[in-house]
Amino acid sequence: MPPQTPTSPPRPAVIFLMGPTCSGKTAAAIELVRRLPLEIVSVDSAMVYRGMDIGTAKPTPEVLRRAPHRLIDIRDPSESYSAGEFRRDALAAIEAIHGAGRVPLLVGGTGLYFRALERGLAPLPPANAATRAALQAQADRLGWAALHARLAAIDPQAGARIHPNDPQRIQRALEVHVLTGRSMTEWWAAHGGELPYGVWKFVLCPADREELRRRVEARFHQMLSEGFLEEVRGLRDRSDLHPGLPAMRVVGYRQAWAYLDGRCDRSGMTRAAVTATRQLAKRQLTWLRAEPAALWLDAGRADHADELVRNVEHILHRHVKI
RNA sequence: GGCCAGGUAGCUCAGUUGGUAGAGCAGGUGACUGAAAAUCACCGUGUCGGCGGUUCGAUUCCGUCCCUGGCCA
Repeated sequence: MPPQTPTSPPRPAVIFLMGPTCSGKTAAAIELVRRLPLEIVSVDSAMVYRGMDIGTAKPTPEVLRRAPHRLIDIRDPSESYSAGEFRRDALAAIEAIHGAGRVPLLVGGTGLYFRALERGLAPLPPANAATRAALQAQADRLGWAALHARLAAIDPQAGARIHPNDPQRIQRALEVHVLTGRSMTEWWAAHGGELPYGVWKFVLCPADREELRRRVEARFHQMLSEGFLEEVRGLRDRSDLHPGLPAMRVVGYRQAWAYLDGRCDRSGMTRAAVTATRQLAKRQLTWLRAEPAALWLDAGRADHADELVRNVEHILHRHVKI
């Protein structure tokens, strides 16, 4: 049964397949594109990086040939990516897929990206390295508490909303003000638009939390046996990469880097990486529980892929002739 | 077998001049507007190893037993 009633007349369809790490999203997506006229768009802030393959559980080149994924391997690990760039890229990808007569299947676990795509973003300026460096220098000198106080003076609502211990958001809010002369709260009043598509959402997740934890642990060991440490060693050998980069803060990579630095032993690294992945899954679940009108599928059931195919088939019949 | 040091939250430990205890980590819940696999917030009852004794009151003092290290035989 479809998870929601579309508004009429039917708008072009977009399918969201969401789920925490290790829930089997990729396998399910591959099964969907094998059987239906869909095309995959990745919604994953880590798979955008080239050369970060094993640790992000990226589909293999052979799988990608059969089931192409857009928005994978679009950045070098020295670069950053953002929710705003994702929204722009994803909208372009959706348009191209519709243009080719297929339906976009957005697959991933990055909650902010899904939300930015579906609900839009305020027209804020992108990150500015010089401004961030200046703010960081001030924070080093005065402490983030002082910058939070400044923010509260400029924008009392942001000051109340953003915790004094949250440097990342304090910095961003001040950055927006420095760059534009307007506060974050003012910008939010001009909210970006909703998606002009019929969005159908599925959440794939093991119903049993323990099952998810087991999968996380098993998969990290699998990654190690596939050469994950060699992958990280190669990145670490590059002179232009360092642990502060967004790409190198990705779960698993961060812990492996610390291990290669000699800051922990192998079993400590493994424990830390598995723990960080579980914590990631927990945060992803918080986004997913807040997701309205999504149909949840139990990844622990053997027939979840078939159920997904049946549901998506219904949706396609309503939106396009196949 | 003797001596010494320990046994307190799932783990590592702090503490209580005697009035039944709290940090970090783990775990749980939540937030999330261009770093988001990021960054944060909130959540702490546990026979204080067992059994006796002293005491109005023992996790704390005393005795004894058990367990774990280390050293000596």
